[in-house]
Amino acid sequence: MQEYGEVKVNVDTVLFTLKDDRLHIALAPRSAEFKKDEMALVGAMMDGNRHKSLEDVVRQSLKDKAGLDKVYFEQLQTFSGTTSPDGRPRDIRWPSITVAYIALVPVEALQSKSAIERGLTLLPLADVGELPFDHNRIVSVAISRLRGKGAWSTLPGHLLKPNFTMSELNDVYNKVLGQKIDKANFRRKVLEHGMVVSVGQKVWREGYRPVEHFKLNDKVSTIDIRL
Amino acid sequence: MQEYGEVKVNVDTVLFTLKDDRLHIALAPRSAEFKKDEMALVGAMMDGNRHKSLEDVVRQSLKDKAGLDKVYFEQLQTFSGTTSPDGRPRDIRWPSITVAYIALVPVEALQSKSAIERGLTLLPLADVGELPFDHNRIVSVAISRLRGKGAWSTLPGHLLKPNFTMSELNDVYNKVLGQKIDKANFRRKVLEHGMVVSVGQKVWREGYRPVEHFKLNDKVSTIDIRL
DNA sequence: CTAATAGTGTCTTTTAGACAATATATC
DNA sequence: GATATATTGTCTAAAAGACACTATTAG
Repeated sequence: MQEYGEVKVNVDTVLFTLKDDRLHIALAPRSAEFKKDEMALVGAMMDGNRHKSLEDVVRQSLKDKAGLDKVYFEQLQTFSGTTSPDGRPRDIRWPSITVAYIALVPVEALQSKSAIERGLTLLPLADVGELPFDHNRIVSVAISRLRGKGAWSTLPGHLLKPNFTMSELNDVYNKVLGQKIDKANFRRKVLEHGMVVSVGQKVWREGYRPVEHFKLNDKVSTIDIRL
Repeated sequence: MQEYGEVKVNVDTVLFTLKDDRLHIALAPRSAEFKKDEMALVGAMMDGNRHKSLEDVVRQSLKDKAGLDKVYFEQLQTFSGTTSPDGRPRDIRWPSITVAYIALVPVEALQSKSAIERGLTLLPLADVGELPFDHNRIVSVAISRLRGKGAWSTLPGHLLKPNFTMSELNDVYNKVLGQKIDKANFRRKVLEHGMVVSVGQKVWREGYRPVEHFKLNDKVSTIDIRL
């Protein structure tokens, strides 16, 4: 049997949030020696001694680099090879693959003291410059997934805090998809398909008619309609 | 810095074909010492010395275990953890992750002498029994993907040899989805969305009207309609 | 009353799906 | 002509989308 060559397993998360009415992604300074302090996706190398699963790595790196605790995330895609399709080199140090994740949080979660102390930075999509390794490629795949319409998903809903109004949810979809969806049609479809459930309380605000509050129905992750 | 624990990278491919009007998957006897000769998904461990990318591993294992050469495949999902959601243990030897792929081939490709000599076996979905590791879980995710309707994909088309008639393509979709799609509507949608392109020749067969032949349009991988 | 947002009703247009009709070949 | 498959046409039902209308609060 020939000598077996180790392959390192990286885990990188594209952390999205909605701020000032625009999508942003969060970047953290690298902690490893190589390219230390360069701004990059939140990530870590998987360690067989410490991590039981890939999700463990995601949770740990979100905790360590962004001070986050209970975050919604899902697997995006796994990347490999020496160069990315966009021509950028991946990790030149050793053979490796990268399992990428998408995470979504309300912006408040990223404004904690711990997040700021760690140097976490929010950038509007348009302002994300050149990132190390194949991170630009990963970001672009993540954006496509987030905007992927074919089947709607509850994904954008995770950018809101748990209790939201229909208008707020509508707004998030408008921002993420970059197009206005009629409020009447939006409400009907979202309710018909059980994407959200009422939290059973009206809320009064200054000056206006009270609103019903909703939360995501975690039993439904995609609804088979298009916009 | 603590001791870093190596994580092995497996690559497994769910190899689909259509035989006797039913979907089958191909299993190969394991070549590694552990669980040697048990029937399992076509796969291999990624070796940093030999493989530049995950796709290299897929191609190499399809070649070595099924005698296949130019096969359509795409990434499915990456699995990790000590136990699968179905309760079955994953690899107990060492920390590992598995990057799973789906491949689709016309059945003729699997009836080569080399494939048979290597012990490659075709099983109808219903007859796939208990597989080693988390392979049953991987198979079930693969089937969901293949049947995933929301947006149509060209996926099932790869079960056919390059030049096919509209009826043959229609048939494959019927078999894969398990439901009859009206031939008139099928033809229209597939053509309107450019999923296939005419290969520009009519073909005569015994006794009947000649047929136009088509091939998949590799620029189109999903068309945004539902059935 | 007005202002402002919440929520409903209804019409139009598009698309899916069923199914009938016609076309082109062999025998 | 009969038979078999290929291809097109048309109608119906369902869904998407536009937009006007009503409702409920504060002031």
